[in-house]
This record gives sequence, C-alpha cells and structure tokens, in this order.
Amino acid sequence: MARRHPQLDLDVQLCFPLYAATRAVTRRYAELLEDTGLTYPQYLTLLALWGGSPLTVGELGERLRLDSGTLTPLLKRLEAAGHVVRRRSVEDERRVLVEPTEQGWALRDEVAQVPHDLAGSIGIDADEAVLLGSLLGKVLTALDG
Amino acid sequence: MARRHPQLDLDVQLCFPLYAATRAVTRRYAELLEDTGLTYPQYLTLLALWGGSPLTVGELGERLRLDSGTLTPLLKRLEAAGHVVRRRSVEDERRVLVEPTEQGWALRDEVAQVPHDLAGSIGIDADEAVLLGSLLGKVLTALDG
DNA sequence: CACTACTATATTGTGCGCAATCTAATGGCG
DNA sequence: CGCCATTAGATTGCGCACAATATAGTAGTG
Repeated sequence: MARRHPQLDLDVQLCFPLYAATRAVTRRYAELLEDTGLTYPQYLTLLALWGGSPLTVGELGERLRLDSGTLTPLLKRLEAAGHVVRRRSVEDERRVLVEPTEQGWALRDEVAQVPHDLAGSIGIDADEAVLLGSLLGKVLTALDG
Repeated sequence: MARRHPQLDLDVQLCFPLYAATRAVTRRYAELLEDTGLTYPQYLTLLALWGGSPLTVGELGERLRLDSGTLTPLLKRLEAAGHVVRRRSVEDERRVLVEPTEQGWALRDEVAQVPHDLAGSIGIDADEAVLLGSLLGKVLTALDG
C-alpha cells in the first residue's frame, strides 16, 4: 500500500492517532467520571456552564461546537439526572436558558480531581501537553473558524 | 471557575481541543469522502484492509481499536455497498475473514487525493503534523497499551 | 468421549454527533 | 395589521462507539 499510495501514510501517521487517541482519552474520562454518572460530553457541558450561567442552547453549542441535535437530548438527560434546569427565556421565547441546579454546582467539587488524574494517565508531561493543545488549537481554528 | 478550580484548565487547554479538533477533522473527511459514500471509520477500515487482506474481524479491531459491536455492523454496511466480502474461515469457523472486493480495491484510487487535500486543510505544516502525530502516539500508547 | 474453559463474533441497549427537516417565535416592512 | 424572511430549538434518521451479554465453535482435561 505505502509503495503505490505513499500519501495514505499521513492518515496512518496523523489522522488515525488523532481518532484513536481521542477515543482512548474519552474512555479514560468514562472511568474517572463513573462515580458521578456523567459521560464525557456531559462533563464538558457542565464545565461550560460552571464557567458562566445561564447559557442558551445556542451559546453552549458555540462553545462546545455541538448542534441542537446533539445538545437537546444531552441536556434533557442532564435535567432528568437533576444536574441542570432548562427554561424558556421570557424576553425571547425561542431561547432556552440552561443552568446548573444546586446539585449541578456541587458536582464541581466531586470532579475536581479528574483533570489531575487524567494528566497522570496520558503519558506526556505538562510541556508536551501545552504543545499538543496548541497544535490542536491550530487545527481547530483552521477547520472550524 | 478558573480561580476556584484551576485544574479544570487542563480540560479546556487540552482535552476539549482534542475532542473538538477530532470532530472537525472527521467532518472534513466526510466532505472529502462524500463522492465515495464512505464514512471516516469505513475509510479507515478499508485503509487497514488495503494494507493486507484478508483480515479477521479481530485483527481489524486490533488495528483500529474497535470492538465487534462497532465493526460487525460497519462491515455489514461495507458489504452491502459492495466494497468488501465477509466469509467464515474454513479452519476455524469462529473467525470471519474480511477482504475488499474488486470494487473495494478500485476505491483506493478514488481516495488517493484525500490525504493530500486534508493536509492542506488542517492549518499546520508537515513538521508540525509529524510532531502532533508523535505526541498523539504517546498518548495512545499510554492509555491503550 | 464428556466436560469445561476459552475464544471469536454477533446482538442489544444507551449515548453521542450530525445532516436534514420541522415548529414556533421574532423582527422587519409595506 | 398582514406578510415574509430569519432565528432558536426540537425532531428524525443514520452511523458510529462501547459495555454487557449471548451464541457458537475450539481446545484442553480427565
């Protein structure tokens, strides 16, 4: 393959590791989050809400780069679990405001160790992590604006 | 948030970019693969098969780090599209051997430009791509063995 | 040979992701 | 006011991912 189609190496050298490493990291998060019952996307959603609430579904989607087709059911599950509340905006009834509940805020302390534990699992040091993050940031900017 | 829980920064600085950049790359692949009707995981599967066939479902899973719950339906769709054939091994009837069809081999030429086009989209140069790939490889090794 | 442990794949159920479409509310504009 | 384009979310449908379980074939043991 490599001989007749050497360009396919890029996929093997970069795109596959990107794909596989992301899934591996997500699986590690699943372990670390098991006690809370949160999935990794749910955790990221709460992270965004802890950073400033309430947010509309659209604002959450901008930060997480997810559309309503993903967020609506995810937020309903977070609501069913008692972690967030959703309510229609009074000024503009098209908008839905999302905000952690008391219980949702309390989760923040429960997951405080997660990033540290993850950092110890991923096999690279802090400097490499910064470098990796900045390279990924460039990719994200190039593809997603 | 950052003040009371500064460690959550790692998630913002590294884990979120990893998550978001991967999805952005996958979306770009979807555009590049549109003419073929392949999804990105299907493309990776064919890439593995082009590299040496036949492979059992288990061998494919090892290379792609996917389990049978993902691969079985994916391979059935590739088979339905006429790109691969699946057959039980004669020596060991537990195994299923997967192999591209004539049409599946022909796809290799159709996608020959995909990696090049992708490389031009991701906003980093070749050296950075190598670096990124090696960092991701370390993460993958640390988490997945 | 019968039993048992193991292995390979398939199935089921849940939760994303995302394109496409739908519904309802808003904001002009004549 | 009535009309229409726009916007915000929700819904639908499909394809992954993956845990848990089921099924069937193989191999080892007495």
